[in-house]
Formats: sequence, structure tokens, C-alpha cells
Amino acid sequence: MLKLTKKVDYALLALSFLSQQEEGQVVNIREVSEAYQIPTEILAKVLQRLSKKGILQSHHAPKGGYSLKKPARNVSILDVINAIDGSVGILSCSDGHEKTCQQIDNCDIRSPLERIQGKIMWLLEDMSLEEFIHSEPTTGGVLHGSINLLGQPR
Amino acid sequence: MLKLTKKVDYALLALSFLSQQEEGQVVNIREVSEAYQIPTEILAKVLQRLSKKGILQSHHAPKGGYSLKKPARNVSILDVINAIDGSVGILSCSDGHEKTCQQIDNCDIRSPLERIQGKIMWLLEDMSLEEFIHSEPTTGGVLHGSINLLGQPR
DNA sequence: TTAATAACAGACCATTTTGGTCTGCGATTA
DNA sequence: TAATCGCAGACCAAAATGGTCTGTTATTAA
Ligand code: SF4
Ligand code: SF4
Repeated sequence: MLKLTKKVDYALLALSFLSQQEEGQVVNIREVSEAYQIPTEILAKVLQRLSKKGILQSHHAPKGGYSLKKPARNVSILDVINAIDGSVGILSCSDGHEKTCQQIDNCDIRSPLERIQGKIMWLLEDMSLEEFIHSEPTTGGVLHGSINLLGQPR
Repeated sequence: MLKLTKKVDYALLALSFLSQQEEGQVVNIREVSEAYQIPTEILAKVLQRLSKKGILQSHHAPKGGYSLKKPARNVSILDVINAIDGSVGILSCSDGHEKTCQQIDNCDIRSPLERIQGKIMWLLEDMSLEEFIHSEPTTGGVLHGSINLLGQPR
């Protein structure tokens, strides 16, 4: 059903929060947790993941916490999703762990689906964390024309 | 993790199969099931769904079966996904059944996420079943220009 | 030196979603 | 009027996800 997981949501919220801090400011889990009402334990997992994947820098000490490791413009949304969920993929058959889809031999829709998948990847790759955060609700996407095409208020 | 469900896969396979038939030719579940090794019962569900949503025409009789109700160029991939999975959505909070996401009050990522969602929707809406099926691995969707808006080749 | 603070690690369980099965009914036509 | 097909929905099993618990390790300030 093409839904982002809650953990990715948490990750993006946390990253958003961190981006709003002053340069080099470290923030601990509790602060983020309180800012958004996210259970600390699971948030911890999420941040650990981001740290392990090189998106966050952890400061492993009292008065420590996390800070962005790279400038926000160098982190894509796809990076974040990949860090949390593992590889993204529209298809059940793609990339490596091909769990032997029963249909794979007779399948004539794989390549078109891969093209769609590619487009989505590209879209996610193309959007940096910085762009993501500083987007204005009104301007932003409308210019891109994306929203208007989706349907009119009925 | 952004994965299409197996049922959508089945639906697309079946639609692909049906598109390859002669005009007005009806095909029953068994034939599709055999063509792709899909369990008949679940395929039945999927086709029923497509029929109820106006994508397929059912012929409720011996020697009956299914046929496309509309020309393939008038059916989008999004239509198919919607028919099978219900509403598509990247977000947990969007469209109607807002299951009171705990974060919704303090959430500062909703609108950017909605923009991404919009782009994906558009992309899926923009691709017709016809285009989907007849796509050459290399050419294909580029002509519609949808891709270009999503970012430039770097 | 040591106690407090914070991240790290992983097992673990509960809930939801998904894939798939079963059982029976309804429409059409030869 | 019986065979062939779709229709409908309850039902179950497996997987994915969300969330909890228990404990360990690194750093620093008292
Ligand atoms: S059906 Fe075709 S596309 Fe879908 S998973 Fe199996 S092989 Fe990949
Ligand atoms: S976090 Fe924000 S975006 Fe994600 S679901 Fe809750 S409200 Fe919607």
C-alpha cells in the first residue's frame, strides 16, 4: 500500500528537529522524544540506526547526544528511508533477496514496474533533507504541478 | 518499505494478460491462473475487485469470464492500485481515516511528505495500463515529461 | 575513583497487515 | 435443469511492523 513506516516518520521528525538546532549543537533522545511524543526506546533504535549509517554523529557521554554528521543538503530522503527500513523497493522480486516469486518466469510486468520503481527512487534521492525541511506548505510543490494533477476537490 | 502488495502484482499480471487478448475476448480465472501460476481463489478475489471498480467487465455465465471494460489507455496504474489496495498513501495520517497519529500536533514534516506523496501519485496516475504494458525497457515513459520534473539527471 | 549520564545492543512480545483458504450462494446458458 | 462460471464473506496463517524490556559500554564531572 506504499506506506512509509512509522520509524521513518520518527527519523524524519528527529532529523527535522536536529536541523533546527544551532550548528554543532548536540541533542539527546529525551529532548527529541518530548518534542514529538515519541516513545524513547523506539526512538533510540531509530537514532542509533541513523548514526550507524553515518547520517548522525553520536556523542557517547553525559551531556552528549546526537547531531547531524553531514550538512542537511547532502542527505537525501532516500538515504533516510534506506537507513531505517533497509532497501526500499516497489517490487517483491528486485535487488538481491529474490524470494523466488512464483511468477518470475512468466512475468511480463517486471521491467515496467522497475521503471516506475526507478522513478520513485530518483524522486526520493533528488530531495535533500534541507529542501525537505525548508519547504513552504503553500509554494513548494504546487509549482511543480504535482498536487493539482491528483484530483480535484469533489 | 514502499512495497506493492502481491495482489496488485496479480492484478497487473491479469490485466496484462487480458490486454493481450483479442478485442472483446473473455477469459476466465482458470486461464489467467494457469498462465502465471497464481492460486485461483485469490486471483478470483482480485478480479472481482477490479470488476467491481469498473476496470473489468465480468460475464457471469458458462463460457464467461472477464474482459477489459475500458481501453487500456484509459486505465492508470494508480487506478489499479486503488482498486485493489484501497487508497494509496505514503503517510499514516492522510486522507480521511486519520488514525490520530500521536505526532500530528507537533508534526512539521507533514506538508513536505504530502508533496512527495503527490509526486508519486502523479507518477502512477500518469502511466496508463497501455503504456505500462507496451513499454520498452529503454524508451517508454520519458515522453510524458513526468520524469523531468522530478529532478534532473546529474 | 566512581557514580551519573547517555548511547549501544539485542532479545522479546503484541498488533496489524497481508497472503491465502474454505464454504456456500447466484447468474447464465446449453 | 444441471453444468459452468463469477460473487461474497468468513476464516486462518504467516509475515511485517510497532513497541517493550533487560542489560552493557563509553565518557565525564564530582
Ligand atoms: S510478479 Fe513479476 S514483478 Fe511482481 S514480483 Fe514476481 S517477478 Fe517481480
Ligand atoms: S508524523 Fe506527521 S506526517 Fe507522519 S503521520 Fe504523524 S502527522 Fe502524518
